[in-house]
Amino acid sequence: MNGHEVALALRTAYLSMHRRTNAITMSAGVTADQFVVLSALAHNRALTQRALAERTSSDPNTLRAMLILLEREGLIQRLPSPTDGRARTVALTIKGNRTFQKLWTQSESLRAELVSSLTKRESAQLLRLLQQLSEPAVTPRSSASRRTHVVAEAGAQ
Amino acid sequence: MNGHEVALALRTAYLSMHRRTNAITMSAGVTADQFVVLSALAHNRALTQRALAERTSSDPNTLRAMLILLEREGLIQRLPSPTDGRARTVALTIKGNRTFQKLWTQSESLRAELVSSLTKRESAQLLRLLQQLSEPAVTPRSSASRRTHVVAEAGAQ
DNA sequence: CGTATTTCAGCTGTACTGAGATAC
DNA sequence: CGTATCTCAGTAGAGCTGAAATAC
Repeated sequence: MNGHEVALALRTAYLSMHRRTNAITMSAGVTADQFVVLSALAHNRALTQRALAERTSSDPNTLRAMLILLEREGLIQRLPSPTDGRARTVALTIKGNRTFQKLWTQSESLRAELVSSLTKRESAQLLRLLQQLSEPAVTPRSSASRRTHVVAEAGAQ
Repeated sequence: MNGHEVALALRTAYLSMHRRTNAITMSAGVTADQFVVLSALAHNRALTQRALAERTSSDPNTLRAMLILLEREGLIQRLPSPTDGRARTVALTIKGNRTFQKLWTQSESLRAELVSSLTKRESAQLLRLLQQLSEPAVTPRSSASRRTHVVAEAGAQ
């Protein structure tokens, strides 16, 4: 009944946040989307491109284009996976880590402001509702096929 | 404290919804973002480009590019505003209205599914929290300057 | 064998910046 | 006058599709 309103509010909130993030991160020549990649790498010392794509809700091909740009800027590096000959692990460089830390600090007020109008209970609930909303998570060329697995497994039970 | 988690969840939820919407609307050659424009026009028989940009959380220049595409497809038309010589009012064509109605029907299950994991109270609260989150709303070349107005007015009180 | 990961080429729509014309 | 609305040209990154090479 109010699905449309929720959808529009979700859009407005996301775009607003995205623009405000961009305004901060672009001071270091990094887009908001690239910042998401950097933050995922800062919390996981080394991820394959596919794993990184899933954690950032990105398409693998899109992510690859982003990684090429980040690599060109010397913020990340890609090394062959020691365990999987097909895969490449992605990690922050020293410079990438420095840039991320700087932007993380600069964006602290934004994150604080983001939930400033909400109580702790409200922001916790918002988080929960958003996570419920995005199930099943849709990530091209990853979740689609994986979901059929899950469905198959679930059906097999 | 959990601002980052909320930000990521917001991103994931939005991108997931956006992809699922696209999967439906592209059957009519319309992108998810264009569908947002069509739906805004369906609920407001005639809007200026600026008003439309604000209601869709779009940048005026971005919207113009979208309107050119929609006009080329014969889904919308732009007419000079009767009251403002600078402005142009945007409205759906018959074809645009038909396309919107068709896609609106086709996306009904998506909207239902979007809030299906939530109770009515939860979806209502999610809506409220999202709206709180996006204040102040950020829309390039509109809210920014207008906000200084609001601030100035508020400060003048 | 089939599947998974990455690469590559190519494409489109989105989202801007900056400038200018015109009307309020 | 200053401001607002729109147009236009140009740019960049994001988000794909489809196909291929390679490794599991």
